[in-house]
Amino acid sequence: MRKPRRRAMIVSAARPIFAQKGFHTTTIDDICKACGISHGTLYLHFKNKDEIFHSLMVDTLDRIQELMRPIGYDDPRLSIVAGNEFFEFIRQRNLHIFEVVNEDRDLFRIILREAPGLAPEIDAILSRINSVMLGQIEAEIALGQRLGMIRETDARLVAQMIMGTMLMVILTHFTEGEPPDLESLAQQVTELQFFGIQKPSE
Amino acid sequence: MRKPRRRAMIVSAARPIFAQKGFHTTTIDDICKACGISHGTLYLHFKNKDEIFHSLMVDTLDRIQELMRPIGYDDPRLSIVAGNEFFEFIRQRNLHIFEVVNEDRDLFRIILREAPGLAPEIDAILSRINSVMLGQIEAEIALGQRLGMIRETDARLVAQMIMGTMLMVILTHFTEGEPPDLESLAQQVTELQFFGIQKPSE
Amino acid sequence: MRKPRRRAMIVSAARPIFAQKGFHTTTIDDICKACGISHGTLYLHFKNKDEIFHSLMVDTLDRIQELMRPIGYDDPRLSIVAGNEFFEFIRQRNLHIFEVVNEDRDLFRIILREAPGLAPEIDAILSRINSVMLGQIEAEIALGQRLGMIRETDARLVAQMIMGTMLMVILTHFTEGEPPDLESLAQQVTELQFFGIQKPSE
Amino acid sequence: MRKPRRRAMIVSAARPIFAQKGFHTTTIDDICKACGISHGTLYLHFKNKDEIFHSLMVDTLDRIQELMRPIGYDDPRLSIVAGNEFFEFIRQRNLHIFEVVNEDRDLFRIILREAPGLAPEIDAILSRINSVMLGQIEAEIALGQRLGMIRETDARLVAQMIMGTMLMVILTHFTEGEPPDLESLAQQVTELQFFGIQKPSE
DNA sequence: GATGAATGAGTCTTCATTCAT
DNA sequence: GATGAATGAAGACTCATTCAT
Repeated sequence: MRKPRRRAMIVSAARPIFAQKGFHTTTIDDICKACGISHGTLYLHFKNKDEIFHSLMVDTLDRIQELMRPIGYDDPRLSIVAGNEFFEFIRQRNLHIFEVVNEDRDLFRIILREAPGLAPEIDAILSRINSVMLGQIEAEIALGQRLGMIRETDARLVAQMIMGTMLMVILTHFTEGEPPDLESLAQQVTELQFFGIQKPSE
Repeated sequence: MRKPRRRAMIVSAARPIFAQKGFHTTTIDDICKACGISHGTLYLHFKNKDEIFHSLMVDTLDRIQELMRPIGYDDPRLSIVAGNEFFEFIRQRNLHIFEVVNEDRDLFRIILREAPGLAPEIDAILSRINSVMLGQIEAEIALGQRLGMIRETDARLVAQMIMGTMLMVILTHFTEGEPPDLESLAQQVTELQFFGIQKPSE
Repeated sequence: MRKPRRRAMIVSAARPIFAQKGFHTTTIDDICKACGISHGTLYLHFKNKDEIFHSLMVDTLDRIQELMRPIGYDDPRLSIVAGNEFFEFIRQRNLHIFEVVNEDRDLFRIILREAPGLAPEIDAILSRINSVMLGQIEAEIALGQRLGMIRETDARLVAQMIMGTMLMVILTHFTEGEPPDLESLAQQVTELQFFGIQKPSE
Repeated sequence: MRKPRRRAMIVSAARPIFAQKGFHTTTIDDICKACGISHGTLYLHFKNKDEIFHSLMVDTLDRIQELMRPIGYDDPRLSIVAGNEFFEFIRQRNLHIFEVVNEDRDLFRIILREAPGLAPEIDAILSRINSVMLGQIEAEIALGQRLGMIRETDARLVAQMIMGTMLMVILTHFTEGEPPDLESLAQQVTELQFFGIQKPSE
């Protein structure tokens, strides 16, 4: 089999195992068995165990970057925003995140559960993932502020809080048990992000 | 040295090591060296490595339970709430959480970073921590709803989101880098929890 | 080296060590050094120390089953028996046992010296060895009784006594010191089994 | 507590533990707990673990020597023997052995199951036990030969066989399960020792 | 006499990694 | 490219023995 395909195949096989058992508990043998290859073959494609995990993390970063792709000025979504429908824009974004996470459950389980402190390179990726997500949320917050839709507070802090909100909901709803109706979940989450917990004055 | 003191001493020594290196990477020898005791002595007080970690988790649960102690009917805080100052009540609570977490950084790093999947007993504690925190937040939300201060949505979901908010802020501000001014942090976080990101209509 | 050969090689190397030092005193390292392999290699072939010993015991059971193989109706030995020469038959059997034990001294030393109580699986094999040996002796006694050669007493008890006789002779003659002339030993033992210690009335 | 009494008490407590678990599996802690004393106290009375076991073996040797006490010329039993009742004499001896063994089951379990190869001193005791038993049986055989009651064969070999017979019966009847009627057991065993398995010619 | 906390050498076992075939 | 047997360093855990109190 061609080198790149083998590599990709091994990473795919490793993903759910790392997700379920964690980095340290997963053995090279686990991965080899899942791939149906021998130890020797695995080391033909990866320098060591860390590199497999690193490769997984790079893939993850790619997916998240895709997921969080910033809005260009020619993006049709922007007109929606300009059209005073910032709420709808955020709702769509949230729904999209929920959908993607729902498809890649194990991938996110890895990030959420076990990642920091393994190796400097992996830590670097994790902090890039973090900053990619936070950065994009922050940019959107800033956009909202420019559009006069979002209150004028520390955009970074707001971004952190929103991301925390998302992660927690993801963690409890997606990684354990069955996911609920994504549409209504996105609706509720967005409402709370937008209007807070306070009862609207009638 | 007396048995209970030794036990406590070992757990204290183990805490920052587990926090920094994680469960699997921490060796018994690391802990022994930190305590200045031999392997044999450690095993005089703990059945195995898991039990040390478990002990740490139990301590953590205790602290969190203390931190999240529900409000009794004779609690002075209740009068504040009744006095229509629910915002202030939540702000105080948030500030309190920030203060406690600030003191026990490494402890919370452990929970947030590495814990699930180690052993059934540890998982049990983690889920108890989770439910203690979520449960209390949920109860306070429900109280706010009865008092007419909080909007009528799924209290569980709101609790998850608030907890996510808190965790994310804690994770980024306390476990890495220097903590900011707690007072103003609590203020900002509470405002966003309360009023959302939306710009208030003037 | 191929897997099955390695396994066999390890068991062969372990046999005399277990026989001489006993199960608990024998270390994995002893066996590895005797084989000229590393610890890792040993554990490639055996789950743990118990399994090596267990394997040894299974071999032993096989040999003993072979040694004690029952007489089929077409067995030439049977005609000897029918030809009223039961004494000769037993003598041959005893001689055969002595010869086999003489070849596998260390193997029998293990069974006689140390085995019960190590692990349930090993106990199971030991009791199978016991019942295989006792059962076959008992069957031969019963045959002798049907042929009118053997007195009518509890066949089980007689079998136990005969086996005890054999074991004691084996234990003292073969496992320690040099074996004597097997032919004459078999003759004397059989005489005593047959006629007892009583002086024959002339 | 006085030194000698403490020592005796510890040995008594250790006996059934060694009998059941074997030498290596029995820990100092097991013995301490059974005695209700601390480790330090135990080492006040014994140099090490071997010495406890050694002490046990010495006790055992004493009991066996008592059991096997030779018949002096003024012994009333001798007249019975002289009075042509050698069979009855052996039967009584066998019965006596069965009775004693029945009382000290665990002690004999130790000798039979695990003892050789522990330490030179313990091996020495074991071989003394062996020779005491064998020697006395041999002496009685020789006596029987002088009295014209016993066939003229190698007395040592006969003694070994008789001892093997006894050990096997003891091993299967006493150390496992419930003992049968001692009287009838002694009768059967003696008959077989005396007359062999051969059917008496009518 | 008695205690029991402390020791540390010694064992079993695991697993990432290599290399001759 | 592929194999899988072999490695060996490293880690968890045990337990006979000592000694300050």
